[in-house]
Amino acid sequence: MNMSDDTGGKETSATLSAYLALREMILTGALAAGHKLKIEDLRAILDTGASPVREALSLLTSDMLVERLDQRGFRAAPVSHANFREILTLRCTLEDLALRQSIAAATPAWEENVVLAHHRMKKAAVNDAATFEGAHKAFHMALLSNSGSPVLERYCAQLYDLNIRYRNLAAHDDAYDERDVSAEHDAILDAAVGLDAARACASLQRHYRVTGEYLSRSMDI
Amino acid sequence: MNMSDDTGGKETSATLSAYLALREMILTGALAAGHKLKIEDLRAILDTGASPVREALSLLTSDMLVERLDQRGFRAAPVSHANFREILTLRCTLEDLALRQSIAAATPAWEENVVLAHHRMKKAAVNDAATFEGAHKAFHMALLSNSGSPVLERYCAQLYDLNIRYRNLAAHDDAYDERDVSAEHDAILDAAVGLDAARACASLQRHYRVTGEYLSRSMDI
DNA sequence: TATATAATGATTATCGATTTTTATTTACCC
DNA sequence: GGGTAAATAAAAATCGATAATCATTATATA
Repeated sequence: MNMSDDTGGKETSATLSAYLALREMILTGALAAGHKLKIEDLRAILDTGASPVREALSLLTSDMLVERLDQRGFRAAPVSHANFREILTLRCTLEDLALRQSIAAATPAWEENVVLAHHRMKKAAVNDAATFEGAHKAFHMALLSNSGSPVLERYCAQLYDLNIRYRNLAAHDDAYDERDVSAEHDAILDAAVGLDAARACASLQRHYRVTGEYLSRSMDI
Repeated sequence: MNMSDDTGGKETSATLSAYLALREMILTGALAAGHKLKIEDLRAILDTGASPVREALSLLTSDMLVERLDQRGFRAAPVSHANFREILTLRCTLEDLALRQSIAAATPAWEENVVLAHHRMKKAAVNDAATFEGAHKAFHMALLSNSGSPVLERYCAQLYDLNIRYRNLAAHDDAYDERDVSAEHDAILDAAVGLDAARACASLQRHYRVTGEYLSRSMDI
């Protein structure tokens, strides 16, 4: 984790720090897919003990970002086109389900949260590129947050992160994203707060599939 | 783990032993839901070190069987009727999807595996009650094993285990299970190897919902 | 020269002890 | 007596060192 400026930073356990740092490094590709994760190396990089590193790696197993080889340590989960397609397909199915449930159980509080998350995301897009990624995830999760199924939401969040990993693997081409992605988000928001499940889900899926097509082509694996 | 007789038992890491043992204890209820899991206690019970215990608990987090409270240790994941219903619903949806995909991509090898798993389950039901549980899971997983989506299968396996936990929470009443459960399995098998996705999925869902209804009533929480 | 076997080095897994944090009790003041 | 704060006890988290395991290289043998 870049706790470079930890002025005002919350005190937290070494394990959690290591977890967040390693997670970030795998998602961004700083730790390459399939790469062996040697305890000693990570311990040196993160400047912590072996125990927190091991425990962090164990936790990352939950997220399918790290694989554990029984007596042979850990490695960053491999990537493949097949895996990418699988993630995309599953995501479409599960988020569709979660969004339908969220809309079916809609409450004013949920609608307001969605609107808020959308607003923050748009703001971050122009002001603060560094936080856009987080705001984008927050928006998508807000859409699903009323599904009444924590496990389903957990799966969606997991798949979201796995997808992010592939996005970071694709050659970056901001022009493409920025343009119609914003319109797609607007369409999803509009349909969602209008409680039009069919249109919201259609928009969401199109959003994912279009992005997926793009990523699949420009991915360098 | 009860490696009481480890004659011929495979040598394995202390972490894996602890993982399997704790998992079993949580699924069977030997470690009650919501119960605090003190490292020292578990270390004594399993007769191993604190490190393997901690790591095993971290791994069990993946399975949603253990919760991690940041600086406050671990506890067995709580149970509730709401959670049970959620598991049941999700399971129906995800296994339906996986089974359809498995059937759509059916191969002779897959069909044979399903038949085999079914046979072994029936055999275990009369001969060897101790291994029935494992054989039952193997049968259900065999049905889904051709879905082409490892992540989906992983989720199904996870949900299966969570459901088992609730089954163990229900007052045991063999008479009920044994009777028509076997017929239900036969129906699923028949439809699956006949590549009749609609019928197979309908049978599977009915199987789950009927059992779910029963469990929901006889569960003592 | 190819294959099996033994020695070496690297790395993981585990232990035992220490430090840090949280929970509980006790004492104190208003 | 009720509530707050210090002191104590319990537990978790972490460290440093050791033991067990795996990978690699060198050596012997057919």
